[in-house]
Amino acid sequence: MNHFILSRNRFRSFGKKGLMNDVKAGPEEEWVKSGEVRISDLAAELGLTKGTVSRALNGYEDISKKTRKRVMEAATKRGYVPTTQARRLAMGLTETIGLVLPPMPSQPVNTFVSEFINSVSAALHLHGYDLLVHSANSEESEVEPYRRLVQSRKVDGFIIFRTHEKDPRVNYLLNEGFPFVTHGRTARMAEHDWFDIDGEKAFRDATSHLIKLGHQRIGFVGGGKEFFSAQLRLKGFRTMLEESYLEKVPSLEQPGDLTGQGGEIAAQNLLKQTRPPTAILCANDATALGVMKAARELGFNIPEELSVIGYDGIALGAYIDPPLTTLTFSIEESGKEMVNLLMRRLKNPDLPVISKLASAILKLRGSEGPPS
Amino acid sequence: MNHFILSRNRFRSFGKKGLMNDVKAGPEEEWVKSGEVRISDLAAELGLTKGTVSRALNGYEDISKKTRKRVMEAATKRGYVPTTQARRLAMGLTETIGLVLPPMPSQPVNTFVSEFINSVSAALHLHGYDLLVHSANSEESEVEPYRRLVQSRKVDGFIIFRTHEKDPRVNYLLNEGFPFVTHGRTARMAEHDWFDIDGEKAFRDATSHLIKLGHQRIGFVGGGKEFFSAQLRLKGFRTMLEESYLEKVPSLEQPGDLTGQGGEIAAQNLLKQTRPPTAILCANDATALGVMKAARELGFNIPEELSVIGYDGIALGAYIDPPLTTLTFSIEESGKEMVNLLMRRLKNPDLPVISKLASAILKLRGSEGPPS
DNA sequence: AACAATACCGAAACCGGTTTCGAAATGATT
DNA sequence: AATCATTTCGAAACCGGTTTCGGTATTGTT
Repeated sequence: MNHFILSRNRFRSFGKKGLMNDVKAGPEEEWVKSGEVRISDLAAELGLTKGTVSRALNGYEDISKKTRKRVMEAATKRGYVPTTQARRLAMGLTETIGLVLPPMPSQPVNTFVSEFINSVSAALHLHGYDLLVHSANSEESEVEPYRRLVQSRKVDGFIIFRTHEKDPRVNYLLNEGFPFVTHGRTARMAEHDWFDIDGEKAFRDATSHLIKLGHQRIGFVGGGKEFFSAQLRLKGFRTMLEESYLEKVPSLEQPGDLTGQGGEIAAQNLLKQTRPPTAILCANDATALGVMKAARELGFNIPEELSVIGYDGIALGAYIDPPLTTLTFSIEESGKEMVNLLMRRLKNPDLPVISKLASAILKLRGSEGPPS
Repeated sequence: MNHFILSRNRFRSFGKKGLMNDVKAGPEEEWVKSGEVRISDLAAELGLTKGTVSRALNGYEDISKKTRKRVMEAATKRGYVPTTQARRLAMGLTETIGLVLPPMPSQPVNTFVSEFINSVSAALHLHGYDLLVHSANSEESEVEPYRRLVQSRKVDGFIIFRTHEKDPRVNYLLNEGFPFVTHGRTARMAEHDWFDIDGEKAFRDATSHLIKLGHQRIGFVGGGKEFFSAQLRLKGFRTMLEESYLEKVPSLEQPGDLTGQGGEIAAQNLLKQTRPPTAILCANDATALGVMKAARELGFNIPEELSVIGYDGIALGAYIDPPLTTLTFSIEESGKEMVNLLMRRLKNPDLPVISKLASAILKLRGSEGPPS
């Protein structure tokens, strides 16, 4: 039973002379810390080979019930837990999924990322997978982190979020034939699994809601043009205007950047116009908060003189005055669904591409109302 | 030279019947994707052994300059990247740090977690380490995830945050002799490395600021009693009251739970008193938002009739009305420092315990002013 | 009772690297 | 030219598992 000393000190003897005739170290069973038992220890203890022990533990059919039971009990008693690295090397997989954080905006406004990580991690865990979180270095190309993780074989697949229409990450991974799922669509969505919130429908709904309240002049503050989702939201807005036979006024569509500051600037551009909008739809909640701030400073009362609607459903929105009406969706569901898609893909890489579209719901909290 | 085919397809035959007599798949060298080169491939190509190649690549001194150059060039040309799992197994380390997400509050308002993960991950990356993020299952014991990660040898150390005074995670890891660093102090802080924000000083400062503005009756809404940091903030508050010879009014100290809802309830308890406070200090920003909401609903004007100060410095606090005055600190620095402490510990486990205390600064934004 | 079929396990290769030891080749010394 | 010190690399063990294959025991069949 000298393995303990061996493994604890990572002691090694090499060459032809190191015969290592350590005599047994005596009964020091109480020294056993958790996780210090190797499969060879178990095998020796049971008078079996490690191959047999391995098969017994992994449910192979060619092990007698009696032996299996003996092995199982010994494993439990000794607290044997296989060394992950060794198993993964032998099996040729990593059981790990990579998630690369996009460069953070200077003023992070959203709890999405942490909630998303939390739900993805939990879902992966149910499948025996780990989550490797990597941060993007803004100085290098966006695909670099992915390339490194693929080449060093640290992960079996990726979870990607905040997609661009032409997404280099997607291009790289598709080209590489490496499994992944995106949160959000891309120009090549027909070629990869994806999950998304139907932002187009969400903004149709929100626009429709405002129109029904009586609004005729509705402003829109978009997200960065690079995000596909932001474009779809704009599309939903435009579609509903058309369907309602409202004229499309270009000056009422302002670009934004998904931050509060962007919202402020956009709101100023909108509200200083000679005929300002009576309602503003924002690509996300952070933008909406910026819009509300600018509106306050310009003397617009919300919701009497200006309705504002955001998107994301951030919890903080419920605490401001007036509480922010927003489009909300389940981040937990997003994480779960994406993991399901990815696990399916890993199990069978040749399955046809599938996708799932979930819908956001309009959560009325009070920042919108009929125009005055 | 058949490694390619073997490794690419991970081809294996099973059972006694599955002879799988695929004939060699022909010369499909152009199929070689990046990362498909093994060290043995390189060795064969160069007419060396893999041991030699390994030493050449890792800068051993017993390799001639010429050979090293040859190896390096071949490695670059072929795009050789060592298989992480194999290297880690051989070296007996995982080069991975674990971070277990504490159960999330139902309504997260704080971007701390994502920012923290981002900075920790970036800092770890500089040291060649990966970040494994694990989510806590609220149904099991808090230490279970840690135990699993330790036993399966998936990580070399932990980053722990949101510490309790008596923290079972800390107890477990100390007992196990497993490396970790905490963000926040514990009852056993003398036995482990830690990084913390000086919340006591922060709240002394904030309290002092309010007193200087003329406030005599200052309320306090705490965090969960289980969080050590919340207790230290309370202590700072009390200390400054004492130093200023202000009477300590127990009813002005309300418990909270670091959520908006907790803040609402606490604020109601404070503001419905016959002599309500003229200022309320909150253990975090979420609480402060709840306090402000309740205050509005009870007809208190902020800051004229009630000053409110939070803690955390969430970015969105700048967008509400009035903007929330808060205590803020650098999350990025926190992450970096913690990684530094942990790396030091991993390199030399026997070094004495050290710690680092950073300070929060009072960011005046407008939710406080002189009492009316 | 002889023989075939089956159940069960040992032996060994393998995953892809790292590290130690020893020996051959080279260079320096006398 | 013989001897010794160095440089340089090959051979092989090792990390801790998984999986294939073949050989006994055991059981079943006729």
